[in-house]
Amino acid sequence: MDTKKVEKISKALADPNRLLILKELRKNQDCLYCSDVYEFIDLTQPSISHHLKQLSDAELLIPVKEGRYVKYHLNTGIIDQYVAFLQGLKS
Amino acid sequence: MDTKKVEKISKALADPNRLLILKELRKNQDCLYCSDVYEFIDLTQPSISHHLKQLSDAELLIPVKEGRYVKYHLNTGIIDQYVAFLQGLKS
DNA sequence: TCAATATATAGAAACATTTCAATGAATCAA
DNA sequence: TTGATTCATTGAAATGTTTCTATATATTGA
Repeated sequence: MDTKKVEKISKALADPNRLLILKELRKNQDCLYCSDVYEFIDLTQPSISHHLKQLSDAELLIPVKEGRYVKYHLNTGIIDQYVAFLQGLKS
Repeated sequence: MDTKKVEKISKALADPNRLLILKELRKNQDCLYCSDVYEFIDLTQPSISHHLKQLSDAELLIPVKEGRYVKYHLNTGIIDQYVAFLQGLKS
C-alpha cells in the first residue's frame, strides 16, 4: 500500500465519530444502513453522510445501494493491507 | 487501547511528512536524530520539531535526550496495540 | 403522478492543523 | 565564560476539517 493511501486511511480513522461507526459496524455483522447511525451518533444527517463518505473514500467501508437505502459493509481486506504497512514499519 | 488513543495515533499517522519520518526510521535501525530528518524532509527546523512532537505525543516515537541531541526510537509496542485494535474491528 | 422518505451536495461558520519567522533554553567546546 | 549548536516554544498566516442549514436527487408507495 502506498503512502498516499495510508495517509487517507489514517485520516479517516482520526475522528471519534468515525471510529464509533466502525465499532458499531462490528456489532451488526459488519454492515449497517446510513439511517442506523443516527441512533448512536448525535449529529445531523448531512454530517453523518459526510463521515460515511470519508470512510467510503478511504475504502474502509463499501457502500451498496439498496433502493433508496445504502448498506455499508466493512472492507476487511483494506484493514489487512493497512496493518501490513504498519507491521512493515518495524524493522 | 481506548478510542481516544486510537484517534491520536491515527492523527499522527495522517500526514505525509510524519509517515516519511517513520519509514526512514526503519532504515536507521528504528532510531534517528532530529537533525537527521532535515536531510530527507524539506521543512524548517520548527516544523520538523512539531512533527516529531506529534509522533512522540502519540507514543509512536520515544525521545531519548543525549546531551544536546535527541534520539528517537520507534515504539513497536504501541504499533502492536494499534494493530490489535484494527484487527478487533473485524468481527 | 405526487407526496413521503433516504441519502447527497452546496455553502458558510467554527475549529484544528500545518507551516514559518523569531526567539528561548540547554548543552558543548574553546 | 562565551559563542556556537541542537532542539523547543511562541505567535501568526494559510490551509484543511467538521458541523450546520438549506436544498437537491433518487426511490418508494399511494
